Amino acid sequence: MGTLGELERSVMDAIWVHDDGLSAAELRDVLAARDLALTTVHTVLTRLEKKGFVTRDRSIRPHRYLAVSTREDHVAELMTEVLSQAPDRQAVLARFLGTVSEADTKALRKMLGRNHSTNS
Amino acid sequence: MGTLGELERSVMDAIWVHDDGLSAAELRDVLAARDLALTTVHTVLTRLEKKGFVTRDRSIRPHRYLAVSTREDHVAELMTEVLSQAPDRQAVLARFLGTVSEADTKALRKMLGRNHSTNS
DNA sequence: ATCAAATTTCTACAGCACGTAGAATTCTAC
DNA sequence: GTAGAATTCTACGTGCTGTAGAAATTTGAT
Repeated sequence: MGTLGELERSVMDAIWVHDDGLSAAELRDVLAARDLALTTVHTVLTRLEKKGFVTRDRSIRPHRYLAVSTREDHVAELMTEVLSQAPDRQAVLARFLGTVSEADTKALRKMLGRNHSTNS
Repeated sequence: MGTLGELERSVMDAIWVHDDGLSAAELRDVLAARDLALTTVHTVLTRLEKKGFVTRDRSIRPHRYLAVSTREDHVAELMTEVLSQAPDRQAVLARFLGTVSEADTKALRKMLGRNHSTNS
């Protein structure tokens, strides 16, 4: 999966919190702190589109940009991808659980529930 | 955390499976498929050292390079880092569990055991 | 139909990380 | 002390990213 640069990530962050999409100009305003030229925002958006992170609605005049997947899905996918980098997945998961907060493990227990699974 | 390039990752992979460390020349042999110059291996090793991925034993003559942390710890750390990219950690964890294999969830259940935790 | 303003696309460039390695220097065993 | 081995220094091409001006296109108003 293509990785994101600093500005690209900022743009995605903005897009992710606006489920209804944003125009380039709106994006520039959201990122006002960086004081970017509008064309810069356009370039980044075009690249994000090419990378498959956003789609653009070309049917309306300031085009609107929408995230292809939610941030949660994206991050979850990244986690899976990272996990696959090691041959011993379970060893990694064990270490991972060790570094995660109590709240997280608690949530995981709940999610994994005592349901399904054909074990014992 | 510094990320790894393609060659850097290959080198780390080789170092990770050799707990006793490797010399630059041994590394070059392990990576024979790429037919690299010895100095290239040296450069990469120096960069990996600077990035904190390997230490080198300078007390012996072909220096030996050792991984600073295990691959499992490294990958687990990456997972934690990735997870932190989203504000709603639990939503990410839920999605993550959804994409993971049955074997993985099974292992996770076992690891999370029905012990500790002050809930219900 | 025409034109100006808004919008989008094209082209460009500098900086940095990485793959790659030759040249120069430093060790060490004789 | 010298040759051969090993390490360090320096360098360069390439691709990605941040950045944006210039050019082209579209559209609303007249």
